[in-house]
Amino acid sequence: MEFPDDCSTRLCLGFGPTSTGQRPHLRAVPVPLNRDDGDHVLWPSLSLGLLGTGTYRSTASAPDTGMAGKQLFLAESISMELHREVSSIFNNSSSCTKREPEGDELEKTVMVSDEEEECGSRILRRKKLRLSKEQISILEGSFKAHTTVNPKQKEDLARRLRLWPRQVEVWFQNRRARIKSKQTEVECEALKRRCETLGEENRRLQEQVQELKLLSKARQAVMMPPFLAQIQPPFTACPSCGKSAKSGGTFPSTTFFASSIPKSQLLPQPLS
DNA sequence: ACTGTCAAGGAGAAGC
DNA sequence: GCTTCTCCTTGACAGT
Repeated sequence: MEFPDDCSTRLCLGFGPTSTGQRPHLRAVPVPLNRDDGDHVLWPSLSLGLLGTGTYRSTASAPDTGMAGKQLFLAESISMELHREVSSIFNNSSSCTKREPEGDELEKTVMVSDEEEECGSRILRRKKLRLSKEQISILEGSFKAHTTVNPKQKEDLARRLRLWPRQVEVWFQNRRARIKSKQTEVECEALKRRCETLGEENRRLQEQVQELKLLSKARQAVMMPPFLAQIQPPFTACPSCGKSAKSGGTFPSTTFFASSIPKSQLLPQPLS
């Protein structure tokens, strides 16, 4: 069984019965082919070799050795664990993305095509991990209790969900980000509604101002004698205060006259 | 083809 | 210096 070259090392981690059938090294522990048969054994061995040299036969294409399914499964499990450990070492210094294969994906993940696994030659294809409903529900449950995870909880969850601790961490980070994003969305909607309300209020007040202006003008017209309204300003500045008249404006200005009108008459009256 | 979703990468900040 | 966080971005994939 060979594992993919995840990190462009061009090296391959292999696990399985040796192709020669010989004891690979002195510390190797034999796996009996049959529970009661101590004479016929396989010599499982872990080795590092060049990619594609086929140090070990894939279990998928291996001839029927008679090895019990249970034993084969055990061997595969151990090998996957080893692969996981070794990969984690490489992944810490690599941008290659790996995921923990789950259940029936084990073989599929191990047997990925050369193109997909060859990150060394820049044919990188990040595998999209889709968490299962069960995994999500467990994560959600944990998130409800605490929106952050401490290292211990992370490890526990990772083990329980058969994920990498890093994946659990990332899920929590993204989950918090989604909550924040949703909150921002809600706040944005609230601000929009407030803006609309204020706009409406502003429009209503503008109308009120226009009405008051018209009312004020009408009152001034009543109080100002018609002959005065026709007088052209003989000067551009007030002789007493020295203030100049605004361009286009008339003098005596309305404020000039207004100053001589009792304040009570100038104040706007409530609209009927 | 386009768009939305979401796991993951990376930079930078904070806390220890 | 390490870990963990936030923020922003990227890329795979599914739905339309």
